[in-house]
Amino acid sequence: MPKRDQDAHMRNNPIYDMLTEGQRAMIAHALVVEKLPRRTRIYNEGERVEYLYLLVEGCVKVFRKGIGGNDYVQLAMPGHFFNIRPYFTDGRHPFSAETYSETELYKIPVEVIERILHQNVQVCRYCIAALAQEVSKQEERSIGLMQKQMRGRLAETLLYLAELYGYEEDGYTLRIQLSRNDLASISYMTPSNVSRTLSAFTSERILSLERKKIKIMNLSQLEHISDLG
Amino acid sequence: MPKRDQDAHMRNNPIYDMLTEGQRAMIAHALVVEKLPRRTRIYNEGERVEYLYLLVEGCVKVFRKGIGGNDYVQLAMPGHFFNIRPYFTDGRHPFSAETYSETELYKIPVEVIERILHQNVQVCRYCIAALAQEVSKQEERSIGLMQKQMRGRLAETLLYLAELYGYEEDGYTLRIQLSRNDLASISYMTPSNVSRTLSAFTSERILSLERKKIKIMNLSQLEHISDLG
DNA sequence: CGCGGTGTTGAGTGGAGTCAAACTGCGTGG
DNA sequence: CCACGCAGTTTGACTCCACTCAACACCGCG
Repeated sequence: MPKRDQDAHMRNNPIYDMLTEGQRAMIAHALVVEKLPRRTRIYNEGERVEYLYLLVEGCVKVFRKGIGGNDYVQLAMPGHFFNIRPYFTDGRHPFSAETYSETELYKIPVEVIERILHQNVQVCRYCIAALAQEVSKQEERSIGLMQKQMRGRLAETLLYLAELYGYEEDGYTLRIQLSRNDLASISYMTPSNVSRTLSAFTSERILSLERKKIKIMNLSQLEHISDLG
Repeated sequence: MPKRDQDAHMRNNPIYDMLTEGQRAMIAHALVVEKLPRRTRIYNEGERVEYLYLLVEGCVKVFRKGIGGNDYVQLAMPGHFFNIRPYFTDGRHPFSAETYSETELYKIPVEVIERILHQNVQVCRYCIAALAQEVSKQEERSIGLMQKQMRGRLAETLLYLAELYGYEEDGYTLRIQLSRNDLASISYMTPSNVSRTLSAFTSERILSLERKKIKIMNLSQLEHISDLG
């Protein structure tokens, strides 16, 4: 990959402006660019955190098996570092991560991050803000999940996917295509019930389905279902 | 309150060691000590964040009404700042807070915090670690809540209360005494089901109840129920 | 003594999980 | 090219967990 593109992506990153020339050079030198095919493991639950990962292009799923085989699944946000929290706690990954589609990532070794954090208060402040927002999102989601029932939870998930990955050119079809299983894990449902509920939504003219492609026909109605519970 | 005791509590706080003499003086000067009776509102949902609060003694409940009148309830941890996250996000309280029992707090104006964060990388690092741990706890709890059923959730809550506030002198009775209603909110249950499940636990010789006093008779069994789901 | 808030328990209902059967699309190999 | 098998999806029937509603008991308080 040409050097120019790397710089472009780094410049888009909000941290970039806070860095000194020396710090930028340090990152440019240590940065590893990786292009991965779909369904490739990036790291495993329990391993030490060696890099921070920035999702440039594609989709990464962060997950763990829970009680009774129920998976817990999160999706990484394009343009952001994902799953940075364990670096700041015990230094071990509590989840595994793998690519869902063809994906490009930047890897930065933690030692470099460490040195920069030590030097640069602004970057520290940025991390604080980022983590605070993560707490906030976690909390809101947790509250939402617990007090909504299936329809509301699935609606919330669909809106979340739209926010994260956006739509195809038609402006209605979700760009990301998940299996029913992953939709179920994210929404804390069973695959059966995801299927049932999606069917219900289509017969209510809220969605239209074509295999894994989901088209949102009536956005306001979907938001209504999500808000209502 | 005598100055000596204040110093003692501040010295126990992990941040204290990271501060310069000047910064310590700044805090000592701005610090407000407050003793509040039970059931006193500290701040309301939506208000601007003006202080960071350190819970010295007693119990503080942080809460919000959710969809359909279901409350969401958290408890503050003695010896720690509580609910600091909104200061780092939008600067408004997403929840209300009130004392549950007779309580003593320290209030530090946010401007003072701001100035110190700007000067002191170590304190920044401390905040990062604190927030990272908060994300972690939130996440684990969210996962646990969703995949456990009632018995497991209530067991988890009881263990959580034990961890937070400890036991009375007998070593078995939980020091904190919550209403069935608050137990329900924390565990995402209805008061009816809290009552039922507590009864079930006593008839299984896991707990013994006397009004609001809860005595844990068989800790390992309770942990087993919590872990199992 | 009566009242209100809180806790307990029961009966009935409905939402969500489980299990299983049919159907689909897809890749593989004969 | 077709046959086969597999994995994922859809749908139905059944079961069970948890919520609702209501009646009753309990304690504290005026």
